[in-house]
Amino acid sequence: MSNEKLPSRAENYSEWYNQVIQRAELADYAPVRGCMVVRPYGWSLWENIQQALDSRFKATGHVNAAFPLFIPMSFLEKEKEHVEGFSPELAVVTIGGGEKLEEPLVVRPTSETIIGYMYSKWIKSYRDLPLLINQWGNVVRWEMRTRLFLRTLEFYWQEGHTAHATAKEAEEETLRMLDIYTRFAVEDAAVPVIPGRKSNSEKFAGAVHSYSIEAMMGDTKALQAGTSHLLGQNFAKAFNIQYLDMNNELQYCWTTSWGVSTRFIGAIIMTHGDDQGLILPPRLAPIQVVIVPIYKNDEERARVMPVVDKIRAALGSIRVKVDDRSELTPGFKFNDWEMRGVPLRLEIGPKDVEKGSVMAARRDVPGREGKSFLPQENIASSVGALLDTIQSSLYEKARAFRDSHITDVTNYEALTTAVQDGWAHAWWCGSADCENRVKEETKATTRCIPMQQPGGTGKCAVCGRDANEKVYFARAY
RNA sequence: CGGGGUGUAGCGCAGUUGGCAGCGCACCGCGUUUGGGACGCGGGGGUCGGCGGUUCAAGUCCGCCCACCCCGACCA
Repeated sequence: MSNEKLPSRAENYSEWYNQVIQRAELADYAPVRGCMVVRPYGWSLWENIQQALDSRFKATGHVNAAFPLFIPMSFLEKEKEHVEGFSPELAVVTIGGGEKLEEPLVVRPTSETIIGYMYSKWIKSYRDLPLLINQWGNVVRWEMRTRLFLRTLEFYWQEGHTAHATAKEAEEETLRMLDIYTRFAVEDAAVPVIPGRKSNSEKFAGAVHSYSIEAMMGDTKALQAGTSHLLGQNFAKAFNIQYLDMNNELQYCWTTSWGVSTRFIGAIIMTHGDDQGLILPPRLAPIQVVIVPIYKNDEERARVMPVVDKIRAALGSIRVKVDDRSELTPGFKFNDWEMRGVPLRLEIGPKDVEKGSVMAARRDVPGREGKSFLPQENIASSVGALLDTIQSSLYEKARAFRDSHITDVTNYEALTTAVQDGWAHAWWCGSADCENRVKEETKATTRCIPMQQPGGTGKCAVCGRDANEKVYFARAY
């Protein structure tokens, strides 16, 4: 751990991001270019994300399973758009056990194909549907430029794959999962997101429609934080996923897939972090409360520590860490835990022992303003309430920031100005030409066509033709 | 893959005309400290990215290679 201050976000946002991750010990660079090591603190955060999502999946009838890492090359080639989309970024194994392989094996970039193959074996009848399986795992995509969490060659995620009897059910599933992602982002991560549909040029290779949740980072760039795809019958036809309906007629299934990855950790970092470091939402924070004991000598220590132990015990199921490292000063510890984003710090010293109090310092409110004395009585409920307050004020702060950086625009000039430091919300005619013009001239792309539409019609902010949907344009990660 | 840059201790760097490989932080030990990033003293740690060449002598000069970072074309 370095003693030096972080670069400020205003000064160099990407350097701030890289350093926060390393100093907070979320992740480190691996010896292979573009790969990362997720360190215990980062993995613990990921485990909490997994648990929050997994419980929502289970509550909607999904079950977990595990499919292989290796996929025969020929599988990828069965769906035309899919292979075209992914072939530039595949890692391929050509040698196994010292022998050249008969058929190269692809390290999965995503598992639609191999799961489709298995589904064709498992699904015979309408009675087998819907089939609702999720997998937690890792995938590999050989990216050109990489960033910790945001884009690495290998990343961890969950991918849900479902098969349905009708288009309507598949559509409902796609939107149900989009809604689950939205609620996870808002309720668990305190990350405000806009759910919407992707434009044709931004959709998943092989999908009929892709949906995403889009979040605004602290530098106003957009981050796709989760996706849900309606695959139609594309993969069902490529892999013969068929069932007999009630009339004994053979039908193709309708399938979906949806995923959230370790990229979401990047979203949390860049949504909540400040110039002191990370700020983690209480619901997901590996450590919700850190207790720093304060004492000058052994005599004071002997009086303070029993109270520290008592408070820790009283906090019950709240995730608490007592920082009893004797070689460091309290001041150092304050900065250290602020860097790591622990939402609430309790200081307990001789004065608190006398007064029956503890000093509480909110991570989201810097300095004296965020400090208050709490009585030792009923500490669990007052700390619990404070954590809830922090959770909701993090969300409100992020939402206010985002909303103040979204501009409704009606013409091209206003659009190009808006995307310099925020998002543009505009009518769009739906043509790829308009998207391309904006991308070439401003680097901004369409992020999503939000589910929430104003209704009515308007004029495309790029070309002026009739438009019946509004879209967000933004520079994106 | 194109353009630019950097490789010397865990991290950040210095290293003159080619002449004993150093500094700060971190780390280890002892002591004093401790309510917002403590201090003193004493220590440990190196294939100078790799290979080859020039030379009495190479971190330093020459050649080739490799890795990483930044900027562009692709992306959860």
